[in-house]
Amino acid sequence: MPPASTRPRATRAPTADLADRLHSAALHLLRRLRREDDASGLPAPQLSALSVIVFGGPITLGDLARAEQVRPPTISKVIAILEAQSLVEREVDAGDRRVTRVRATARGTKLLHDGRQRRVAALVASLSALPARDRALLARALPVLERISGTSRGK
Amino acid sequence: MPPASTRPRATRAPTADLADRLHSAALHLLRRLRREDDASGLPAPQLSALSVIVFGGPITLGDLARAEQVRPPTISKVIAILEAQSLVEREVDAGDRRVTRVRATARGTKLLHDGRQRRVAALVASLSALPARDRALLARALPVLERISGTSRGK
DNA sequence: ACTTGATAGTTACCTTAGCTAACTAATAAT
DNA sequence: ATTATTAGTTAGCTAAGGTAACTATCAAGT
Repeated sequence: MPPASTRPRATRAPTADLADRLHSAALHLLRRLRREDDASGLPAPQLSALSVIVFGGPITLGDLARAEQVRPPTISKVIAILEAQSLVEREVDAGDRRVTRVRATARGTKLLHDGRQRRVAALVASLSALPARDRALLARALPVLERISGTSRGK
Repeated sequence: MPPASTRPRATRAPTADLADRLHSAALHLLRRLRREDDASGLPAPQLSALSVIVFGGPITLGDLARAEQVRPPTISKVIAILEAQSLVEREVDAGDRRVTRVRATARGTKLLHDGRQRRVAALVASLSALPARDRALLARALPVLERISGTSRGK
């Protein structure tokens, strides 16, 4: 009894097949790497928000809510918790005092960076087990992957 | 002050660089595709559990908890909600009556499949915008990606 | 100078998601 | 039989999500 994902791929449009498998691979990859996050001591939503703050510089709460695909009250609470742990700090805009920006503290930056390193280290281990030729192939395909994933590196 | 992800890549080990960027690309890709899930009407944790059930066949609650990287009581509640919506159903093991297996109903399967199609459709749109040569490159690298992501297709 | 309206966040309140600890029920071991 | 182990659930907590309603600030109009 074959699982759904093993059904005739050849009968589908090649691009649909590529999309489906790429999606699946990304899901499985992150699911595996996520295990490393336990060591951070932070729940996933806090870690995710902190990540956007660290890499996205000072950011308004509204923009952060949009980035996290979450409603404003949700972000308010997450930020309150991060702030209470001195991982981020708020800063009221001088020109428009309605807007609040949030930035990572040194502690927050370090915590996130360490966690990211753990994830990356786990991935490095997997990559190291590959034949060099496969790594080279991945490296060549990476820029394409970055383009479709919207990994804005130049903005 | 450059963002962390823009720091000198060339000075790092190539594999570490590859891992970091691959991780980042996967994160951004899924973050984008996740927006399509709103249409399903189910929260992310329920959708994720349902996905494992649909593709992983009848599965015990314990195995499901492990797959979702969550504690047993959490799964109990998620399943209770899915069951109340007739998206999954339980089945007590005949030989060992302690174990409960859960399988997707037709409704659950359809709901998940439709949602997955929305995600894949969004990805197809991105892929279609690429030059054919880039798609071909991705397709060639895909098996490698599937290997490191642990996308078990043969088990 | 006041309304009026729009915008950024927060508060209140509810449900769901996650945890640990303690429990029930069934099986396995001695 | 008794004891220990295993699968799930229940109880009770905190965090994460939502909507609705609120405060505070700013932007226009008159």
